[in-house]
Amino acid sequence: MPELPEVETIARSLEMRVRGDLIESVWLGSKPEPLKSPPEEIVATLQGKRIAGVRRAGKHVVFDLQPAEEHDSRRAQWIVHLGMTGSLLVCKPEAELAKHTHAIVHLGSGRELRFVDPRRFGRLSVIETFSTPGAEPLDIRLADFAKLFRRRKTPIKSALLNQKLLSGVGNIYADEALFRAGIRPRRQAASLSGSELARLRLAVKRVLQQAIRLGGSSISDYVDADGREGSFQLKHRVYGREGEPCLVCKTPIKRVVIGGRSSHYCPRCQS
DNA sequence: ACTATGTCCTGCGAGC
DNA sequence: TGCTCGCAGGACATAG
Repeated sequence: MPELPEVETIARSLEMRVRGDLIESVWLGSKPEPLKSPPEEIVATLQGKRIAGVRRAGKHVVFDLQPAEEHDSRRAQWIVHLGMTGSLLVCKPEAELAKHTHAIVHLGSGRELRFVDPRRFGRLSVIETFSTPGAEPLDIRLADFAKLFRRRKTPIKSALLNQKLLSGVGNIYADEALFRAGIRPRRQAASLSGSELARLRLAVKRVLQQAIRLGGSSISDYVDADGREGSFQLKHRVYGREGEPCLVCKTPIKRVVIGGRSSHYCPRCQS
């Protein structure tokens, strides 16, 4: 479900709610798909640790863990990727257990942190120090941004979704950024001019920043860890608007499939 | 090394 | 009402 702005929103609300809390015990469900690290390793790494902080890296939620006692155990990170339908909820123990709950972290404060994911595309793992393969789209400089797409024959839409190039851009924000930059999603990445690359970088950055300010896009059922919905879906100019008039020129928005992902654009405004 | 395609899952709404 | 179909915010393995 979530792209960079949604993950940022979730990480911020988790930071507010569980930073400093102690992980007393961990329950993991029986489905193997959600676990990227061995279950024993996840349990052993989390149990007894204090949550020193929660932040976002690409589309991942990163929990910084520190030993609660000084002796033997080391710092570590708990990494949660939410896939398409994953969510992290902070709730009271008596709260009804949602279907497809795959992990429950029992906190020292008496509350629970639950990982729920119907489609099981999400992943839990533990690692010493996490890093994303791709660059952060909010920080990248123009020269580095341009370098990502050099000699790439793939459509620019697919390149934007490639997490090894940029970490965090997903299907909604790729379409929205390309519209705002006036670039067709099917254009070969390597064919973009210097000014198009500059426009695209700014469009990606601005659309992500605006979406973060609005708490992300709530389509169907997305909510943050406090159960709040985002409102950026009201600002979508092309995503999910197939056949509706372009907000700039009234031309009907087109939907095509690129790299197996539905892609929305205005045939008049995007060249 | 890069690129296109299929696959992993469940749930929802549209159309009949 | 109930069925089938297509589609969904992601990422990986695989084959060329």
